[in-house]
Amino acid sequence: MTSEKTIARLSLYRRLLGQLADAGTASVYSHQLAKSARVTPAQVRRDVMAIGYHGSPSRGYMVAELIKSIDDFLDAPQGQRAALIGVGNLGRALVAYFSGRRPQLSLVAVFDRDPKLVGKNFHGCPCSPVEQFAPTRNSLDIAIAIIAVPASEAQAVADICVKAGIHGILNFAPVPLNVPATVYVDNIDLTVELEKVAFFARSMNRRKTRPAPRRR
Amino acid sequence: MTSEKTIARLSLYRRLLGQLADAGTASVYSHQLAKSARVTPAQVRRDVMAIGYHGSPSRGYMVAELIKSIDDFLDAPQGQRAALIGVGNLGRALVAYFSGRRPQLSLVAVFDRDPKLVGKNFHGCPCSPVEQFAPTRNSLDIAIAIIAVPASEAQAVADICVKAGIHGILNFAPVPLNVPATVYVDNIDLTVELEKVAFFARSMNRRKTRPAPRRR
DNA sequence: GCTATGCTGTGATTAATGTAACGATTGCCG
DNA sequence: CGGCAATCGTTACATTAATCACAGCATAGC
Repeated sequence: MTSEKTIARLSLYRRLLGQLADAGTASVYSHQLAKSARVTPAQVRRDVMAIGYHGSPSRGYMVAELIKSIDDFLDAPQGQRAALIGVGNLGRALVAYFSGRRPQLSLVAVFDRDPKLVGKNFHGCPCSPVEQFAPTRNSLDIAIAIIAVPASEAQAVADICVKAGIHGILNFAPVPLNVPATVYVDNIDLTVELEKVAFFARSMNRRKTRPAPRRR
Repeated sequence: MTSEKTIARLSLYRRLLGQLADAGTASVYSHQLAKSARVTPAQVRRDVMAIGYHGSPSRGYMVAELIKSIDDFLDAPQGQRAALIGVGNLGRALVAYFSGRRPQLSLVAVFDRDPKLVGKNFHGCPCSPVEQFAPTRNSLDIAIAIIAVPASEAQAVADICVKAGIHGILNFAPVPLNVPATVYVDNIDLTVELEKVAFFARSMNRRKTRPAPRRR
């Protein structure tokens, strides 16, 4: 019912609100939050409405309360654990990036098929062989898989994840994955993104107008 | 005029077509290409229409010709060069990822403010201090900047890029950048993406239906 | 040559997404 | 204590994107 884009914006709002909270700000107006998130105030109000939080016309939104509401909406009560598969250059960078961000969403294990990597520890995550995915998933209650293997192996890895009962995949392999409709896949295709920028950079040079307000 | 999503799909089609060409396939039907790209056949036909290529009802699209058409549409005739700023964990992985992919879109320089990294070479890209960005941009004709610095420095780096005449930015820093309308920014916010997957993985577990057909 | 088949190209339609507009509400200031 | 200014909540509208559906063609088979 709540769209993908709304969820993405809520996640962004939460982080921005966290910064405000750190700075000691108690409340924000929709237009202030909109400005830092680079969206319209109406969009912010609509998104806030979607999670059932209510502000006051005079104070706007109470920062701490709104954060709490977004937490309640986005986070699983008992937290969620993720595993990363493919500890190459990109995989290692992602482990470093994701490690220790939020207790509610933590990276707890990594997998690779290279025996030289198995047994090593990456930011607190032990590396196991890919064959160990299913049992490890069960014992650690892993809900999310991050795929960072080469394109040629991505589908096979996705199949393993699906078979092990994973319902959410963040896929960095440049291949559209074939999974059942019960599994959510978010593809991040870095090559596509770069080529997109290249194209629009060109069109910006020609006519000096933006094709569409960029966001994310 | 041509939308962001269309460009992203064209980039994907091109790669898929390249694989077909390597396999010796001479022609494809829209439904075949649609299947590997995980979109509808009508979508493929529309996208192909957008670049002005025409297939034949009996043979479908000639693979080599269609690739050529997409190249003509997406690529700059004289090629485009990119630079990456911020050679941390993620930055290094990205350099490795983007290096030597396509001659038409090559990474030629990297920048960092850490003196220990300056002077080093990353996959053929010399590392310069960030202050050198503008002159290097001019001498190497850099059109695209990839920002992989910490959030706290991202805006300052973006300002440098804009001032140096960059019109396309691929931003990995988790901050919405403030740039003039003549600059195209594509934000890849990894935290947001992971939280999105976490949320939908949860909703998949509850009701066994997908909220929307996933693509990219 | 003629018909049947299956595909492309594209206008029409539907769905998704974002924006604008405006009544309702709250506190402030005189 | 009452109007004023500013903001929220929500419905209505606009815009964009994706799908449908079918006319028009090209080929293959007879």
